[in-house]
Order: sequence, then structure tokens, then C-alpha cells
Amino acid sequence: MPVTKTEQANIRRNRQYEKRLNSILKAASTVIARDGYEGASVRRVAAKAGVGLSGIYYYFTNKDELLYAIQKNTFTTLVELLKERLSQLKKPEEKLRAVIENHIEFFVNNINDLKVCVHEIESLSGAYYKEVLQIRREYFRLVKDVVSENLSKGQKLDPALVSLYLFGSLNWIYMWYNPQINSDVTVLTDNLMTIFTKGIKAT
Amino acid sequence: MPVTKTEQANIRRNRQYEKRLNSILKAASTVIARDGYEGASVRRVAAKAGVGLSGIYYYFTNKDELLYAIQKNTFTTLVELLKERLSQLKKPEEKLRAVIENHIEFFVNNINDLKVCVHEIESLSGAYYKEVLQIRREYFRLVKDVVSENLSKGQKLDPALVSLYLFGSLNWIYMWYNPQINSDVTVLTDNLMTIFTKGIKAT
DNA sequence: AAATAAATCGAACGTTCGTTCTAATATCGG
DNA sequence: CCGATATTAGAACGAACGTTCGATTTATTT
Repeated sequence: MPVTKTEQANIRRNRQYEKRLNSILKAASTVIARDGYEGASVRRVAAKAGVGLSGIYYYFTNKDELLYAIQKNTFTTLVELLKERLSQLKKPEEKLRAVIENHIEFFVNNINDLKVCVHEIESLSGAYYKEVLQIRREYFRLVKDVVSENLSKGQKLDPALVSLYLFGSLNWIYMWYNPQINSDVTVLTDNLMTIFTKGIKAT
Repeated sequence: MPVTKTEQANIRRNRQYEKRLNSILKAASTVIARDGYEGASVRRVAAKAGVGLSGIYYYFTNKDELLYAIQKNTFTTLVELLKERLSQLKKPEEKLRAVIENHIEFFVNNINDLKVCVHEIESLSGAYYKEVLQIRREYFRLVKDVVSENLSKGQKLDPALVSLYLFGSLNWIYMWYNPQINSDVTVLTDNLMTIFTKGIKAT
């Protein structure tokens, strides 16, 4: 488990420090979402954040840690929000709707972050990659269990595979989603809810 | 419409020339699929192809043209194969199966190419991007029409959106597909066929 | 107000990148 | 076998990259 400057900051109590750190992370999300991780230069991130080049290295030890911080924060929040929702629900169908709605709503409010999480999933390596992988696995397990509850018994469908198909539909959204055209997010939720509930029921 | 060295080659009749060109393209697919387009260096592509660095520039004018050639070849073949399949089918359901089967089968046989097409869709720009976009649009239209035929009348679902959900499930496969585990491709086809046919039927 | 710590800046480092150019080699028709 | 053409090899270019470092400014504490 790598000790990052981000985590060291949790010890500190300085308010300004976290403000700047978050503004850098937001700038990094924007630039990486646009140029890709390899294509995004630390210089452009710094410019977008209104900081000097070396200013970045006061808050992060290297470029990888920038991506790591974005992915860890985003996935952690996504998981926490989903857990919160699921804890208040009983019916399998309501839970599935919560999964879909949570993912889509979070996506719309954090387009850049989620794009960076989906598109740059393999851009990290080593300890950084492993730690993000753990959170992703937790998220996947949550979704898979909900899918399992919705699968009719004696069904041939593998819940893990169905979950992957669902993730595909959800994670592909950033490729075509346009806030001005697809403004009504509930339509997307309803659509996927319809397709996957009816689609996985026994005939 | 950009005139590429690839296209000039079509005029030439030298057999060795095309052999080398294709071996470079294959090497490029492998490297770009592994490192991403920005992360892939022309030097590594050259090394993988067993050619000197400047050898690449004898066959391609620049790095972008490498990506362009891969995407154009791949999408064109994908579209041609689908057209061929669809022309022999009448029933909407059979056509939808052909769409799914064609995409998955082609994917399994050309993992690197398809990964480069899906993951590096936004890495091109200008004329190169536009021309690939045209073929992608053609592919999308083919799929959308088949989806439309399978949608019950008086259905609320937008065929374009349903097609995008399907593309999501299909294009996400490269993130988890393992030839040793998911060797039986027909399972994936059957799964998606089941989910999407039942999922979009009127209740 | 002085002393200490936190935060920012600007310049510089070595490396790698995409691309170019010239010289050398291989191929092939006459 | 020669001359022209097609192909390869190697060195070099400027630009951009990630990262470092010492000096400088700002903020906090005594």
C-alpha cells in the first residue's frame, strides 16, 4: 500500500492545502479526459490548475500518483454511494435499479472523473494499479450480487457475465452521451432497467 | 480524403512491399493495443516489426497514418463481413444474431485490431478521423436498422439508444475476455442474443 | 518583529519522442 | 553486367517530456 502525499495531507489540517490539491485533481481529470493519460502532460495540468510546473510536485510525487488519486477517489465514492443506496432497499428489482441509477447519475455529475476511470484503467501499474483494482473488485462484487438476486433460478446465465454486459452498456455511455441531447438521465436508467430485467428473466 | 502511402501501394504490384507493410501494421496493432497510441513509440513498433526506425517512414508518412490504416482496414472488413451475412438473412431475429456473432467472432480473431479501434477511437483527428468516422457511422447504421426491425411497434425504446447499449456490451468485452476461460464464443453470443431480444420485446 | 515552516517559482537536467536526411545496399529490367 | 529504381540503415534534428533543485516568497508561530 503506497503512502502518497495525498494521504499525508489527511494528517495535516491546513484548509488551503486541500483546496489546492483538489483543484489540481480536478484540472488533471479535465486534461487527462481530453488528452488521455499518456498524452496529458504535467505542464498542461499545471497550467489548467493555475500552478507552476513544479507546484504539481509539491502535492504529488509523480504523474502516476495523479491518476491514482483520481481513480481511488472516484471508485471509492462510487462504491460508498452504492452501498448507501442498497442498504435501504429489499426488493431485487429495486436494487438493480439503484445500481444502474447510481452509476449513471454519478457519471453525469463527474463526467471527467469517470471517463478517466474507465478509459485509463490499464494506465497504472504496480502498487497503484493493485490498490485501485481492489476497489474495482469490490464494486463489481456489489453489482454481481444484485444481478444474482435478479436472475431466475434454473437460469443458464452466469451472473458475472451478465454484470460485465451491464458494465459495458454503462461504461460505453461516455462515448456518446451529450448533456444537451440526452439531458433526461432517467430515460437511460429506465431503458437499461427494462432491457436487463426482462432480458434475464426465464421464459 | 487523404492520400496515404497505403493507398499508393494498391497501385504498386510488388508483392514484398505489401507483405512488409502488413507486418508493420500487425506490429503496430500489437504495440498500440498494449501501450496505447500515445504511449506506443514508433521505435518500438519498428523493433516489433523487425525494421529500422526510418523503415517505418518508408511505408507510412507519419505515426497517425499507422493508426488510421489499422482503423480503416479493421472497420471496413467488419462492415463487409456484416453486410455479407445480412444479405443472406430475412428474419429480424436472425439478423440480430448475425450482428452480435459477427462482432464477437471478428473480435476474437483480431483482438489487437479491435482493441485499437475501440480504445483509440478519439486518438485521430482531422481528415483521418473524419474518414474513419464515416465507416463507423455506416457500421452503426447497419446495426441500428437491424435493431429497429427487432423492436416491437409501439415500443418506447429508441433504436439508436438500444444500439449504443449493445455496442457497449460488445466493445467492453476486450476488457475482460480471456481466450483460455471464455473459449466458447457462442456462449457470449447466446447470452447477448437472449438479453437483448427478450429485453426489447413489448410486455 | 524575528524565526521557523509551508508553499511557489524559474531554470535546468537527462531522456525520449516524431521526423528528416543522406548514404549505402538490394532488386531488377535492359 | 550495368544502370536505374526500390528499399534499408544510421545519424541527427528540435521539441516536448517527467522530474529535480535551490532560491524566493508567503504564511504561521513564538
